[in-house]
Amino acid sequence: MQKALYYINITEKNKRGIIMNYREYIASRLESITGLSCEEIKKVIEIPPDPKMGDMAFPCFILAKTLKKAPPLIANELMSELNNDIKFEKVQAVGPYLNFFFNRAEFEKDVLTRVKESKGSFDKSEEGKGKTVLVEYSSPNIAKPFHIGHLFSTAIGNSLARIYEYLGYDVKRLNHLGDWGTQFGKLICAYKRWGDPKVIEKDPINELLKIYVKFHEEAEKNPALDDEAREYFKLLENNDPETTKLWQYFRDVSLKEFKRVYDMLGVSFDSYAGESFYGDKMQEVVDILREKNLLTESDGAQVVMLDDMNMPPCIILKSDGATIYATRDIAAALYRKRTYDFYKNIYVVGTPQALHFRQIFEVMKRAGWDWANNCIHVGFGLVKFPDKKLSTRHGDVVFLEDVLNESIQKTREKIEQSNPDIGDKEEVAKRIGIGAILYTFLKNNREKDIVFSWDSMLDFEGESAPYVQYSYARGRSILRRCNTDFSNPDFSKTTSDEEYELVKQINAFGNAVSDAADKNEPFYITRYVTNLAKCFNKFYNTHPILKGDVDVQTQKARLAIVDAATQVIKSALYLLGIETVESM
RNA sequence: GCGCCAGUAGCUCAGUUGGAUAGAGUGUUUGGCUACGAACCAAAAGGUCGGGGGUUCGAAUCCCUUCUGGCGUACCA
Repeated sequence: MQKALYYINITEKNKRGIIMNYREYIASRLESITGLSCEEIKKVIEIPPDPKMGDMAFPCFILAKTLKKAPPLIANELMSELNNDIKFEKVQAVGPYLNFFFNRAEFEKDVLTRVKESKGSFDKSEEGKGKTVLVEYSSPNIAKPFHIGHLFSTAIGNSLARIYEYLGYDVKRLNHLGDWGTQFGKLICAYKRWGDPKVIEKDPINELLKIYVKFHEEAEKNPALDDEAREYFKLLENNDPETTKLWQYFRDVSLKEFKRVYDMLGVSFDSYAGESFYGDKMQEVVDILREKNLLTESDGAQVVMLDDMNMPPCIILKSDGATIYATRDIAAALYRKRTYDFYKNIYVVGTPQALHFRQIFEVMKRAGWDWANNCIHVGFGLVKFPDKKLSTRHGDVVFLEDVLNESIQKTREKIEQSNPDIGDKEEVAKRIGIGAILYTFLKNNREKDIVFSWDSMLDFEGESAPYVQYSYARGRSILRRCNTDFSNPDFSKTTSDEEYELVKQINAFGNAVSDAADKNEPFYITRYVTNLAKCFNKFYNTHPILKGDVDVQTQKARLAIVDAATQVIKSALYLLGIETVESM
């Protein structure tokens, strides 16, 4: 029994998940029996929909033609060939499928040993060593509130950054601040007219928002205001000292407020180079595009025509000669390539801007920059209200900070009623409250819209961060109470369905991380860790560890399982930007 | 009009190199705390996978068509 795995050669490359080794092994056995190639077999081997059917299955359809036999018959014949293999508990033919059942104790030993040896970084990889991945995310506008919609980009970007880091990439977090554009002309205009420095000093973002909203109301009645705003922006562009000073002030107070929210979320950046940073880097882009003969004049503007790609033209210079966001984004991409020599350049920006990115990436390709192919737009849906869309211009915003505080407050109340004696309630409430909000933004396909609702946002039951955090806390509680040394357990007594399924789920972590990175989709991890917690809770409810009369060997093995499960839950939550608590 | 995305249980959503009986959570009904932590577990009920056609041994998944919704459609970002 102990030797069952000996002839499986675990190579350095193949270390990730013993499942891979089983696949390899099954393929090599079937290769010699069926004459199919190893690669062909590996491709069709699958995980059965129900664990009761086995751990892996080989569908026999592909052999039907060559052997001229019905698949169920083939499955039966293969079964008799393989049934004495020591590596499997059993091999079973069910209809056209050949189902393999692993040796559970061996499997558990392998997985849990690997978790333990990883010391908190299970399945961490070095595949990205020496490669830089840029993640642009969050990117709020200066002098405007950090609202609930910004959390989408912030949560996804932060998670992706951590995921790529876990895979060994050198990650640079970029906050492309919206700190330039005609909107600042409007703001300065509003400030000159209605701004009271003393009032604004006290609560800058809110007061600036007020006058910004007022500007739009007044401008509807009096269009001359818009012209005035354009004048102010022109002054800003020409480095007029007074206007620039004002702008700098707006930027400073805004960043200060943003950073407060980022601290709450545990989010950080390597660069805050926003739109203003690229002001002097756009002329070169215009020159390059002109030199490569890509610019065409159209309605007075300089554009790159993209009709052959079925896209509207990409405007590089407006008819008044001014640059536009496309120019800025192209300049930024070029700057980033030169500065970071990125392997991937990821933009976490809403799906409504999908066309914009397709356009500028295409323009960059036409400029001869093949690295444009490594620029990726990672889109996400809208945060909506049941009845309307968020609009800063009309002042109907939900501040992210308010949402976070509300959630923390609710957690506080919950702790007070269910577990009032724990230490550091504030920190615990913060981690759980914020985790719950982050989870709701990371639990589904990122392109799906989210309809804002306090009820669902503050629902701490079922699929939620608190559910996962709770599982973790229960596991840690057991480990805290026990005095047993479980360093060298024997898993022959922990082969029940619940125990085995939990270990299988632990083992699947690496796949979840790779999937999340491949698709730039954090929700693969969210789903994974929720399943892991579910498996843990089921195990927890069916198998006593410290209570009752559990024999020492069984207890040690179960403790080892708890230890590994909590460790992997923590790692997975970390990749989502969600923290754990020891008790809650 | 054109482009992109979506339509799966009452609600919110998983489920693509085509495979076994379409799955969770929530809500509803019900059972389990003198506790290794009930923010938990267990059970029941709930489905023409928007409609129609096609491809094949087999389709939620691929193709065509149609309906509905969202977003985007050159000088805002």
